[in-house]
Amino acid sequence: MLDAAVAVFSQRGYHAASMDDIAERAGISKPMVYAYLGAKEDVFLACVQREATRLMEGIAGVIDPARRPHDQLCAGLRAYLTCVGEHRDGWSVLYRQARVQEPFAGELAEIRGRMIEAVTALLGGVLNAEGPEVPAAEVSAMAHALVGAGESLADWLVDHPDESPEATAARLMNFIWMGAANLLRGHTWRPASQPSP
Amino acid sequence: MLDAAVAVFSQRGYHAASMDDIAERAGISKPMVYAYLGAKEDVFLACVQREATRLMEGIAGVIDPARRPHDQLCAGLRAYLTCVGEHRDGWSVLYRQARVQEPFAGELAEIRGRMIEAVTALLGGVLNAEGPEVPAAEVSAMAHALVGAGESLADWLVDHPDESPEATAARLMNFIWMGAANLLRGHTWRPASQPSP
Amino acid sequence: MLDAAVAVFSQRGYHAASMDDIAERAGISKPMVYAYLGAKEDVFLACVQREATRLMEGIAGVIDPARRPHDQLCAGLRAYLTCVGEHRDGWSVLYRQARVQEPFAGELAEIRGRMIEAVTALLGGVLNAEGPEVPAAEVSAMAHALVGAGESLADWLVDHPDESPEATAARLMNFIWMGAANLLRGHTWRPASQPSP
Amino acid sequence: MLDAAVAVFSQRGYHAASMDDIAERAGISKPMVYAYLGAKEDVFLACVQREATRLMEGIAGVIDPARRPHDQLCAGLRAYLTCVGEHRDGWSVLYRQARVQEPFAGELAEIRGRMIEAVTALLGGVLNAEGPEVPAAEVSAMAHALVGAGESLADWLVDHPDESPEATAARLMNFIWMGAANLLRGHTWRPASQPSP
DNA sequence: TATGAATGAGCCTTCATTCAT
DNA sequence: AATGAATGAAGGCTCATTCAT
Repeated sequence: MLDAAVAVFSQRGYHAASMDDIAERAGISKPMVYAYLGAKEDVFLACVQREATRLMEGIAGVIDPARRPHDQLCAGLRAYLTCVGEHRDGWSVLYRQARVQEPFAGELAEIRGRMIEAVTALLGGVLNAEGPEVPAAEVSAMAHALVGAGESLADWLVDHPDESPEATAARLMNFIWMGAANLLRGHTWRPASQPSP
Repeated sequence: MLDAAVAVFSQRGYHAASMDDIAERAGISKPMVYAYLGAKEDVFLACVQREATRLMEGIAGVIDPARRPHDQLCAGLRAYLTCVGEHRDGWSVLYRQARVQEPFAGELAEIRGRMIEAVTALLGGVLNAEGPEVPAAEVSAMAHALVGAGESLADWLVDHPDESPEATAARLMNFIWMGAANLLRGHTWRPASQPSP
Repeated sequence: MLDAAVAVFSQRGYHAASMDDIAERAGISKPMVYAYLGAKEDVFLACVQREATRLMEGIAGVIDPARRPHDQLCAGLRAYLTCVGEHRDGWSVLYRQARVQEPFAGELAEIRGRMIEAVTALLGGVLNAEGPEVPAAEVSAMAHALVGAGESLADWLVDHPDESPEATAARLMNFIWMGAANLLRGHTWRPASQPSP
Repeated sequence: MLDAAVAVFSQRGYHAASMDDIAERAGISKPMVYAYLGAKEDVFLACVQREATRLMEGIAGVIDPARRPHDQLCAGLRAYLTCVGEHRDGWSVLYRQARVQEPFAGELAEIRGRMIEAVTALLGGVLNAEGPEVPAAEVSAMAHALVGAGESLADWLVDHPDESPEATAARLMNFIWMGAANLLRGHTWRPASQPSP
């Protein structure tokens, strides 16, 4: 039933989606939707939470705290892009609509905040593993930039079905990590666990 | 009057915003809104176009084609962050709304597309100035990542009023350009025209 | 100015016609319409009355009380069809709209009533000039039929511009008249299957 | 429910009738009207079509193609007047409304056109049964006149409840018919002041 | 005097939500 | 438990009507 709701919200948008549409898509009657999920806001919230959970768990499942932070980051990014690619509708509902649809923006901001926090922690772990301490604000800004870049590439991936999430993740890591300057010099960052594309 | 519309659309969202709200906020009556701006779609479109124009011109004004591509990129990013910071309702919110709200998504996708194209061109100029040719798809993906990072940092800036757009722009350039790896080694990218923060 | 109003009412219909349309068509501004003619109802009423007067005077102008009733009737019918043909818009406003548009139906019913009364009088004059007295109710019904036939032919004329009002009037007189003449002689049409009343 | 709509449209006129009025009159809520009949135009069209069908079937039911044309004509006229008299709101008013109210005028013109065609055919059958051929245009004009006379008498009947539709129909047939009979014999009414065409 | 500018009021239409079955 | 049927409430849009200039 949530699948139907996610699909309808994704195709029509929150307001344009009617409870009739959702019920019809789910193959049940409208009062059942109300009985099981409640009012429209509740339905949307349930969608958001399920998709958020799916995404979070998809990422958490590939994170091995025992590995080096930058490996964790790379694996997480790959999982993120993969998950978004596999659940395009969910991504649409989660990020493209909930973020701008009151009263869900707050909920979404919190979810995104947790994601950024996680990235911040990993990034801090990487940067401070050696060398001089990098200010926390600096690390936080970098995490925001990294998450934004990931979101944008997720969109880009959706329009380029021939690109693999893995390759794209690697490309972003390359870009961010070694720096364009190094790219120019022909250097390439190569993760231990997989070949660069 | 457009200011009122922008404010209401930003706070309530496109659908939740009623023409009454806009008229009341503007201090005029509803028929006047219809007389001056037309139907609701037209009002929203006018808002988006005004903000887009403002942003585009703000950026174009600081781009000097005679300078090196990476200087242009840096200046453009600074202008972008500054402009978005000064008109939070105007751009950041409206922009996200329009991207997911039919029938504006197409218009917005085109605007964003032009932005990404410009970034792609500059990025290509930088990367291919010296060293081996970088594949176009690679450059394009990088441009997408860069634009996404910029958008995300624009949001971040809004929550950190004590940060200057200039410093944030420089930080992003640093991060992207030299690469975190270089940062670790204490290297810092230093633009010719201004100190890094 | 009334011409403009009649034209607009005729083309758009009473409700679909806006005061703006009328003012624009008249080449003046809306407040002037209100100053000279008053509210919308007043404007329409003024149109109706002018057209009614025009039609009535057009008919009255050719009626010579000194002539035989049936000559008067014939001349009146010719004038009626001619006038309607020359002022198609006025006819549209008068008969096709005012009759069904509250609160003008009463006014129109009265005007039409006067017309029918006149026809009834003439018809009575003709029928009772010689032969047995024809009951008043009978005469009144004939007058109604005659007026209805005239209205219908007026519409028909509008769609057949190559027909002359005179020929049409003569045709109707022919059609109607010979029936009445037989009535006078005591002839009665008797259907085979049922008795006449 | 259609009854309520017909009543309201007849009393207030198409534009002045509000969907609220119709719903209230029908004893249901407005959304039900939309659910069952659709938008306002659809409601009106449904009303017109039901009444038109009722009238047409009422007439068709008494027409026996095996009988002589003039018997068919007489029976049809009787049925017409009876039917209209029994459903005053249903036909007379709605009919006149629809004739002048876009976008229904076309539909109505077609219905009326079919009626006139039928009358034309019957009339032609009568007139050409014996004697010289009467020109088609002449017959068509006569049919228009006859239909108009019928419509007018239908109105008259409504205001004279003590008159029976049968008697009125017979009276009109009498009036019209004897004229036609004379036409067949080559008799022509000739006004003193002008030649007949 | 003549008008541009402004508005109050109303109508069509839709949809989230709930009973009665 | 499940649903067809019903509605209250609200929003977009228009237009007759009136001031202030």
